[in-house]
Amino acid sequence: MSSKPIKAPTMTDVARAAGVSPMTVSRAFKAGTNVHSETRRAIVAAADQLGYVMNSAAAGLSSQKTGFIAVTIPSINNANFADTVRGLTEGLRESRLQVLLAYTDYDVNEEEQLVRQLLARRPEAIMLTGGTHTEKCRYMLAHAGIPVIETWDDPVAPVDRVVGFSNAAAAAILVRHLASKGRRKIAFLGGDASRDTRGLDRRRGFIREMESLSLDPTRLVEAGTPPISMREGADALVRLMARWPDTEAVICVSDLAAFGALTECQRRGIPVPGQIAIAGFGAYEISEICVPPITTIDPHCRAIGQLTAKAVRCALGLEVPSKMPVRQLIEPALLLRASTGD
Amino acid sequence: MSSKPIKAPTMTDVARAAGVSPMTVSRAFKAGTNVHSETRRAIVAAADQLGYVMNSAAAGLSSQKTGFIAVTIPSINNANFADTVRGLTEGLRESRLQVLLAYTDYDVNEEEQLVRQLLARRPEAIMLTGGTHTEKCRYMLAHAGIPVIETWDDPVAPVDRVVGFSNAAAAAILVRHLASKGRRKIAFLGGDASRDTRGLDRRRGFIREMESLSLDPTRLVEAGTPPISMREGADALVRLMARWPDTEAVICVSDLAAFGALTECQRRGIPVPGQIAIAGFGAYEISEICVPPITTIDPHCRAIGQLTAKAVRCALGLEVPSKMPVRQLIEPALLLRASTGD
DNA sequence: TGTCTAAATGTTATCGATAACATGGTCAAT
DNA sequence: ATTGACCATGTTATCGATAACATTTAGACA
Repeated sequence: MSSKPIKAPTMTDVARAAGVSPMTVSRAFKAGTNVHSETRRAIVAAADQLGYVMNSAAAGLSSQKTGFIAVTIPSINNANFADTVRGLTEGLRESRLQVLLAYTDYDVNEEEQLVRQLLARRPEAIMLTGGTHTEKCRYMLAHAGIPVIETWDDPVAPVDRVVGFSNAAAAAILVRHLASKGRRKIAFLGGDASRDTRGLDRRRGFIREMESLSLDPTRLVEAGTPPISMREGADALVRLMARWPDTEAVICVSDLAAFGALTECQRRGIPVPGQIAIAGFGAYEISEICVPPITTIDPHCRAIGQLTAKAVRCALGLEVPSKMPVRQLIEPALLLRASTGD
Repeated sequence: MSSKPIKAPTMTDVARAAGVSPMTVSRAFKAGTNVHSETRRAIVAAADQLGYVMNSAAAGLSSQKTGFIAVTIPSINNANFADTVRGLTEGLRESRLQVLLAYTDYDVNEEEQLVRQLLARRPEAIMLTGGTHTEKCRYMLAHAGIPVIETWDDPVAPVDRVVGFSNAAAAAILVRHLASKGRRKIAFLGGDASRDTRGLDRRRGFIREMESLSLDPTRLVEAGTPPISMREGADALVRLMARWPDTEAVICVSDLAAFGALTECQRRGIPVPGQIAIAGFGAYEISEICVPPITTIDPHCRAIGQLTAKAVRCALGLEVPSKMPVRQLIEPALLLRASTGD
C-alpha cells in the first residue's frame, strides 16, 4: 500500500471536486473568513472524500507564518524537561502555535546542527534549554529574526530572552542546608566536565559555597557522561566511600543519581541519613516516593514552560499588554526529606 | 533584538553576495554536485557572513522531498519510548532523514490531530506508537501516500507495516511464570480503561492466561489515568490489599507502578517477595537497581526503533535488498529478579 | 429607484527553493 | 582541427498555498 506513491491531493484537486476556486478552499479552511456555509460544507466534504491534508510547508511559504515554535531539550527521557514542555504546550494552547521538539543529547555540537535544522523550518520562536551554545549557534540564533528564549539557566550573555534560574545558587542552597544540620564533610556527585553545563554550574555553585563556608570543596566524584543514570550514581557512591570513607553528606547532580546512591547504601548497609545524608536535584517523583524520600531542589519545571509560553506570546505581540521582563528568574525551592534527616 | 523582524536572508541574497546565480548556491549546499571549489568556498563564506539558513519548507515544496520522518509517541517522559526513538535515530543516521517528534498524551483523539499536523508537513514516512487509532486517522494515514509503521503492538488490521510485539502475550508470560512459582492469587494493577491501549492489551492477556490456568482473573485494580505514576501504583497497592488481603502476587502495567507498589510494601512492612511477589513491565532502569530488584518484561525498545528504521529504509528504497517482511514481531524477554523470589 | 456596504468568490502575483533544460568552456582522443 | 564528454554555471518553469486586489451579488437605506 505504501509502496505506490499515490500523490497526495492538493488544494486545487479539492477545489475542482467542490466546483470552486482554490482560493475559496483556502478560505474555507481558515477561521474568521467569509465563506458561504453551504460552500464550506461542500468543500469540507470534498476534502474528506479525497483524504486531503493541507500542505503546511506551502502555506508557510506563502503566508510567512509557519505556526509553530521550536524547542530543544537535552533528552526526551527526562521528567524535568517533559514538565517544562508540558507547561509550554499548555501556555500555547490558546494561540495558534504548535511545538516542534528536538533533543540535543546534552551536546552543544549536536545542538548546533539541530538549531540549524529547526531554523530551516522557520519557526516563529525558539526555546532552548540552557544558555551555553557554540559560537556559530549563537550567531544563527541572533540572526534568525525570531524571539529566542533560553531556559533552565541564568546566562551571563543571553542571546535574547531568558526564563530560568541559577543552577549554582540552587546547589548553594543545598550546601547551606546540610552545613546547618552539622554536616561538614560534604561531597558532590556529578557528570564529567565535558557536557551538561547545568550540571557543571551546580558543581561550581557547590565549590563556591563550600569555600565560603570554609569547608573542603574537593570531594568531587565523577559519575560518567551526562545524563547520569541511577547505576552510575550507585557506582560513583562506591568510589566516593572508598576514597573518603568519612563523608557525611553527598549532593547529587540529579535525583536519579541520588536514588542510585541511596540503593547502594541500602545494599551495603550504610545508614541514610544516619551515616550519610543524600540530596538530589529536580524534584523527580522518585525522590518523593522512595524509602527514605530524598531531599531535593524543585526548579519549578512546569512554571518555566508556562513563563516561556508567556514570553513567546509577548514577543510575538499576541498578548496585551505585551510588556514583560526580558529576563525572568525563578526561585528554586528546597524540599526537605528524610534522606537528610529532615 | 528579537523584536525587530529583520527578514532572514534568502538564497538570492547569498547569490548576490557571492556573485553567482541562486541555482549555483542551491548546488553548493547539496552534496554530490559539480560546483567549483572556489565558487563553493565563496558561497559558504557569504552564507556564513549573512547568517543564512536554508528554508527547508521551500526546498521541500520544490523538490518534493522533505527529508524527515514523523514519529508519534504517547509521552516524552518515558524511557521505553525514548529508547525506541533513539534506536530509530541511530538507524536513520546514515540516511538523509531526520526525525520529527510529537507526543499524543495517550489519547487517540489527540493523536488524530497530531497526525493531521504531521502529515501536513509531508513527512516521507510516519511511525506510530500503537495500533489503535480513530477511523479518520486511519483514513488519513492510508491516503497519505507514504510508508506507515505501527509499533509497540500487534494490530489485527495494520494500516501498513508493523514492528512490534503482543502486549497480551507479554503479560501471559508473567502470569505463567508466577503460577509456576506456586503463586495462585495473582492481581493485575493497571490504568483505567479509556486510554493506553497497550496497557489494556496487557490486562486482556492477563485475564485470558489466568482463565486458561483456571485461576481467578478478577483481581483487577485501577490505578488512574495512564501513564500510571509511582504514587498511583503505591495507592493502588493499598486498595488491592484492602480488598484482597490474601493476594500472593501483583503484575503491574509498568515498572514505575511496580516500584510505587514496592515502596508501599516497604512502608507497610509487607515482605516482598515473602508475602507478595511484584512484577512490572518495560525493563526500566529502576526495576534493575531498586532493592529488591523487580522482575519485568523487556520489550526490546531500542530494537523496535532500529527495525523501524530498517523498515523505513526498505519502504523508501534506500536499502538493498529492499525486501523485508511487512510485519515484524519481536519476542519480549522475561527478566527474573528478586521481587518474585528469583 | 438608486446608491452604498458587506458578503462571497475569483484572478494574479508571489513566497524560496529546485528540476529540467540550456549554454559556454576545457581537455583528451581521434 | 574536429568531435565529444564532462564540468561549471545560468535560465525558466514549477512546487502548493495565500496576500492583495478585483469582481459580482444581495440586501439596507435614503
